Amino acid sequence: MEASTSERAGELPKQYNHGQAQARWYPFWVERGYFHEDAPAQAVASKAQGAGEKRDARGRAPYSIVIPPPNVTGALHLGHALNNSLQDILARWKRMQGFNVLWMPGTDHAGIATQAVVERRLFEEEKKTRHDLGRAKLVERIWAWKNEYETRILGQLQQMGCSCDWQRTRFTLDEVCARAVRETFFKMFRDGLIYRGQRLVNWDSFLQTAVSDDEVFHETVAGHFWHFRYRVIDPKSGEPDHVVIATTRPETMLGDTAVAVHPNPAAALDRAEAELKTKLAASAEKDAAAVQAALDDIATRRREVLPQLVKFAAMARAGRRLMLPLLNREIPLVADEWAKPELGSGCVKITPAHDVNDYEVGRRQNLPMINILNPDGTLNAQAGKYQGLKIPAARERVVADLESLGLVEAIEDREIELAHSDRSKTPIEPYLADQWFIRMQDLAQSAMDAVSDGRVKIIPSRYAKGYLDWLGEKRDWPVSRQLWWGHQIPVWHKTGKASVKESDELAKKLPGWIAAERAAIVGSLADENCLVCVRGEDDAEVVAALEAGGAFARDSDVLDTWFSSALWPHSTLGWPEQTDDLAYYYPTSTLVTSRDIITLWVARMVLTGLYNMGEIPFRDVFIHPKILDGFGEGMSKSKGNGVDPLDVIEKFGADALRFALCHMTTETQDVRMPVEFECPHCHALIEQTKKNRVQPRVDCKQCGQPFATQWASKPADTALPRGAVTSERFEQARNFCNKLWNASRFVLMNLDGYTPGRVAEEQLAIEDRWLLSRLTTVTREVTAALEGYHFADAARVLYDFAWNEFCSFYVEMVKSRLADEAARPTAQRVLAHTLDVLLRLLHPMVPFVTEEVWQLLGARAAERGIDQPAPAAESIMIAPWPEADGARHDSRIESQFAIFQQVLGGLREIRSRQNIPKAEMRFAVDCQENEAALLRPMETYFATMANARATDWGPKPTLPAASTSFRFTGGEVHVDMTGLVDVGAEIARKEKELAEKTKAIASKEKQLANANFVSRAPAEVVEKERAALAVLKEQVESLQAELAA
RNA sequence: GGGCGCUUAGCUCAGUUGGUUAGAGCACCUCGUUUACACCGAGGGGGUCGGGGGUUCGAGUCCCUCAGCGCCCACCA
Repeated sequence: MEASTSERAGELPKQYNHGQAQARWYPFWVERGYFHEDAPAQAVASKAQGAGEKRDARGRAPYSIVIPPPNVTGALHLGHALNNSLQDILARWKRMQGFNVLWMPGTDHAGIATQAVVERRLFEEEKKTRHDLGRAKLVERIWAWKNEYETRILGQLQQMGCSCDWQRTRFTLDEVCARAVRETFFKMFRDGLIYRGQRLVNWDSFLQTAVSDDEVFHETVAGHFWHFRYRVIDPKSGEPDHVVIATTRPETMLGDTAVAVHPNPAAALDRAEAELKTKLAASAEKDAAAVQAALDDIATRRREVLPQLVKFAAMARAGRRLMLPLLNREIPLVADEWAKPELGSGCVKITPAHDVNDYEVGRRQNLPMINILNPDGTLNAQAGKYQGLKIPAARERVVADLESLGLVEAIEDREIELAHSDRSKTPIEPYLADQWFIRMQDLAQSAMDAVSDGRVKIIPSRYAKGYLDWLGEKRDWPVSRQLWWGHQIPVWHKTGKASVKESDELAKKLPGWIAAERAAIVGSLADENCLVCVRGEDDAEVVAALEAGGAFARDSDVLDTWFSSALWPHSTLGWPEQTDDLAYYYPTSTLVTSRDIITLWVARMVLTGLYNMGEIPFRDVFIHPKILDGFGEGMSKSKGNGVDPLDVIEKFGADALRFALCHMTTETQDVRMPVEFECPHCHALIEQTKKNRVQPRVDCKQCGQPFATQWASKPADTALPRGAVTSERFEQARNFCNKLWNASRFVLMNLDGYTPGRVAEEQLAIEDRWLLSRLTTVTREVTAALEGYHFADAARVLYDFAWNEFCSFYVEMVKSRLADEAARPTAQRVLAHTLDVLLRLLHPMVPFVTEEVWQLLGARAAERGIDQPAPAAESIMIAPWPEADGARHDSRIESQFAIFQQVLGGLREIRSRQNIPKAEMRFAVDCQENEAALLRPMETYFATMANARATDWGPKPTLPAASTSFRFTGGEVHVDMTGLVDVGAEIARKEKELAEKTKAIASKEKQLANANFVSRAPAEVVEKERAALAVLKEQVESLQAELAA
């Protein structure tokens, strides 16, 4: 005999098994191809197109998202989990809404970061540098690394339930992206937007590459401020015989090519003083002292330093020269406004090749630029006898030598903000080098316009300011990196090695290729600095001709990683080919990302999108919060506070991970998440501290046994079981998923004999109408919240509805009706319908549990509509998004129901307060006939939900002999306390209540006595207050009466 | 130095265009295993909304100011 529905449902586990559901449904979705959509052929699309909107053959509009490609540097952390959960929520929601959805997945090669990781490991494990290995071998190793981490990253996304179109997975270094990079570079080169120039760059001497400003962080270190004397050559009488300069980097003096003094030090001092005075007037008390001190300093300088400076300025004009010590090189004293009379000695050494500001001075004053560094951070031949030393050693020697020459005037201790490379964590040296740049003037402007005029909308809008400010500087973008991992720059340099014959050959062919746009040239072949850019990666003919006889050689640099990720929205869709995908899915709909890459990535996508496509890359940019640990610090593996999403999924389930993250995604706040170790032995949670989070092993506070952390490296530690890092903050979501599961179990257990069909209006009980009214409101609110990217609101509305309204009230009430043959069919239909809508609303956030239940509902999925049958779908993923049925909204029913809730709550409170756990309570309700009519049908529910029985209701009811009472909107409930009451407790409680209400009355009376309030506040507000006061007064009266009795 | 954000219950956070007894989850206390769920149910205690000033009939909400925290950008020989 076949088991009934309820019997089968009863066999379902009492706890939702997330592991099983995940293993079951993810492959199901993938096999059914739900994650994949095709763009319509352009011919079809244009035919289906109406009113300028893109439609596919089924009339669906596109909705597309490109994933912010995670770096293949390492595994994903919680920040990625948040980022991708939100994208998946949008993708699933839009899919259900009937869009043709594309979520484009992929990963980023992350040039510097990945090469740095692999190089570091190479050195740690084999004590080899990249030069020991060679370019090809190193790149091979990085590919192996990439393959390992890409697999891991994509696996993590899949575990999270992400509905990416995996068939399209891209990598920023794959052939599709490479073609787009190549084409973009060629176009920019041809259009004169790319140039090569000597610039001062941030040099990472560990990685031996330039890094951009964005890859530099500043750190305060203890340093010194050295004051040196440079001798004046042939001073005239009355002129000082030396100048004093100060520096925090003594070794750079070897590259000095001038000393500068302000051309008009008195005026500069006046200006500085005036500025400080303005500031003093405006500054708060606590800052005033510092400003005053600066002013005093200026006064002192005016007396003690200014006369000297005036002389130096005159000497500079007279062309006086100085002797640079140690190297004994003559350098000029120049007048330049960069020298600030209010700082240091008032004179400043100029090292154009190793300081950003000095570089500018050098250009203004036409000074030689002497580079004293080798790429590896040692000093070169320009440093004379210091050649070959590393910077710290050179610094010591320079100081010692100057000291022995008696040229050190003073040494101060000083804190220095030292620039470090974000990648290698080593100090940055400003360094003069040949680099490639992109001219930003016009490109930046186009990207600014797109946001200013609203074509691209940044949400929340406050982030637009940073974007506009950054682009507004229009600083040229340095795009070359001296790395081996990345897109190699497709430019060939003239070497000067060519034979006449080969040069002639090339000279004959090249103009044709240039005309055919197979190549572009800067300068002419005859020029020494001729550069040729080759368009096609596989244009072997052009390359062979260029390289014949070694006439030209390819630039060895690679492009900044952001160059390829800047193309991501169109490169992944096939550009420069005019694909169907590109025509249909571009511009993409929404970009979901984190605020720290608004400039680096978002801005550059906008400008390359406009440049290549003539069209913005996305309409909305949603900036989500950052995930911080309990100390307010960002999570990272290097800090040891990182949480692996897989650990959370293992313990709480993917749905809980997603729901919790969604629930925490508010507009203004970052997500602060205290994290704990979980003991693998006894599962106790051990709070993570700044101390224990960096230890290789931790002892459990509860069971005392040790476990390993991510830092375990010694065999003794790695042999221990690993303690996962998670957070209690996922418990609420896990519990919610379980609640949903059990509510579903309940429904399934009670669908025996279920018959689909419409429910006639008159069959609906008050609670049915209440629930359906609430459901329609919830549907509307959730949809609106998602439209506005208010993820937390959407989650909260569903949580409250599912738990408090559906479970705590409706399910409890429906139990008795399910036992009643007559009432059962309607109850079943409302139950099934509500569960169905609730599941669909929740699916984008918690896809696994909703699919699991959906499938269990099975065939009954066909017709569980209350008003009309819900369409059957083989998966909830492709079921339609619920639409709010406005006709079901009934505010009158909702307020009526609130009265029932008040009475029930009052009864329960008395039971609890009076400590009467078992006995039946009896009560009478004193109210108007209206309220009585409402409450009478609820009689059963007072019995089942509060074990209370009404003895009478209506106007002037028979009251119990000994009673306690409470008021509700529209009446008063008298509870029979015969033999039950704990008099002392009751009196104490009533007295407290009386005090509170009396206070409230006083405040309201005062307010209503205020003529201004009555005349100026809106009438309905005043009315509301009057009504509230009346209720309070009645309540106080009855309290007083009771207490008197 | 410039910009942005934050400060609400022990902890982590909500709080719509200002509307008057400020909410949730966790933690805590009391009671409870009635057949959806102890990852549960019922109830409770707990907050002068960082300090001060102002606007307003009315301020957690708007303005000014002070203090503290965080982030981003730019920098000092």
